[in-house]
Amino acid sequence: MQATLSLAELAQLMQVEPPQEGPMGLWRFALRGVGAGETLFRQGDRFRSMYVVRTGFFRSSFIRGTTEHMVAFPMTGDALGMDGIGPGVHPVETAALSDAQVAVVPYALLEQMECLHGAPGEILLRLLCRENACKSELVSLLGRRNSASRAAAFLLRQGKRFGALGYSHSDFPMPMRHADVGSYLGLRPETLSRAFAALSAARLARISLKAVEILDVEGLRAVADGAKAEPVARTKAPAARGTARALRPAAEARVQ
Amino acid sequence: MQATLSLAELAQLMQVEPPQEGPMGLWRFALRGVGAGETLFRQGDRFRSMYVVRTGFFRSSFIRGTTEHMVAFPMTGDALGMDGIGPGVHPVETAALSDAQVAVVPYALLEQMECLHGAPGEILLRLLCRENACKSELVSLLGRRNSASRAAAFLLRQGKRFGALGYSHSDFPMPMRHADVGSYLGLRPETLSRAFAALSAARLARISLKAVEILDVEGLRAVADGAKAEPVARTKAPAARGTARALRPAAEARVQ
DNA sequence: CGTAAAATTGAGACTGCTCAAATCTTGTGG
DNA sequence: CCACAAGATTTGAGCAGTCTCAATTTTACG
Repeated sequence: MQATLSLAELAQLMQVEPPQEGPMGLWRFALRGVGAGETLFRQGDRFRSMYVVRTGFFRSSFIRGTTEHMVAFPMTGDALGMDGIGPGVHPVETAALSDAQVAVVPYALLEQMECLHGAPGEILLRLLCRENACKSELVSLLGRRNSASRAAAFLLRQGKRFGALGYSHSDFPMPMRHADVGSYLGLRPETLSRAFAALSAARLARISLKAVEILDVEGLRAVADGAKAEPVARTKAPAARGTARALRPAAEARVQ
Repeated sequence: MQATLSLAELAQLMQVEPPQEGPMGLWRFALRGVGAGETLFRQGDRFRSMYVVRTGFFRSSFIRGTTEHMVAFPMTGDALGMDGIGPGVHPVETAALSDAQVAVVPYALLEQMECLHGAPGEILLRLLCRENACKSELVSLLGRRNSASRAAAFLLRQGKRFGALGYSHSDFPMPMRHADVGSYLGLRPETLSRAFAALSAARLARISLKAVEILDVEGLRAVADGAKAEPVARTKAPAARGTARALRPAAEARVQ
């Protein structure tokens, strides 16, 4: 049972270029187990370490007033807690959705990275860019007009993430509560439930409680881009069938 | 008329720690004028340079399908085009809202920064963190429930930005079209117009076409956090039916 | 097997969107 | 400087989609 990871192993886990040889080739990063439901860090905690998910699923959220807002569902290879680098405290809390394992990257080491040339600093840079891109995607999700679009875009993105890890992009687990997905998408759980039901009815995806099976990527993409999901044409009516989707006009707005 | 900026001047402009002495103390960054309405870079353009706003206002947006989504309103001191670092192309387009001036930071120089120790790389790191924080704020804006909350939060945030530049935090210009602000907040222009009208009616702010005057910061914050704007009723009868709908103490949802 | 939590379903209210018209602003040319 | 045209904003009415609230069903877990 290995209790630490080398920098190279960490880089591999995160799918970034492993750094060339150097004094930090000897660094070892502690592994930490996190039980299902356990909180890794809380909103407002001082930023002491960053983490990289090795196994398991997480949920990251922040609380404003009395309402919780989901902002990410980190999984294998994702960095946790990077938002804390700037402000020095964690602006979000993240908890494990399943038993999980993370590599701990102490802040002190990050500071050393910044002072060293070459790869480690660059790794951090790439991670920040990735984090940025991830947030842009969330903005993109939240910018969508209707619930079905958001739900469809969410499913496609989750599929893409699993695909990037070598798993099926069309058949993957969804360990978070639907209420949390709803919060992530800016939708009430009831609304999300209906949106999922609509996608199922249109035979675009099969959504069970803890897993998703995407049946029609193109159809989902169409819905994500604004088409409306229609509860699949009756078995009889041979009208618009093709990839199993009937679209309604989708009155499109003009640019600007 | 100065046509270039030193690294120290650039750092000052961006309000980051100026780097200590070093070989790049001699670097000069070209200034480029941008006319009102002119586009600095387009969605899909290859990433060649980053920019830092010296004067003027900008709008950054991306287009999905046929609809444009606003993602930022950069102003003095803000970095432009950083999203392109990762993917190598600009995922958004940004255009000037007014005559403006930017400092050009060529990608080649950024690459050199990465290879050098110390300050410049750290500057880039801080900028990325800031960019990240900025996106988180947008997510936070889009996560709000109703139009008045989003509008109020937007006004407060703009005020804060101007305050950080040394201007009034309660009386500042708003050079972008309302339609663009609406797009930024995920609202139709008509809806934003009504939201602004409600805030005005509640005497929380005075919103004219190109400028904003915040009258009641606390009140705005309350609305931003979920309270509903009340059309000033107070003085008279409980039949506060006047200009806008909504009073009600804001039935709050529970966490989770 | 029983209880608690989560998810679904239904009905109705309300917010934001669509469409259309009116008003106001801005920029241009005479 | 004024008139005019194009664009932006506001306002109104009606509609659609999401939210709220409540009841029911399903799932998870001791």
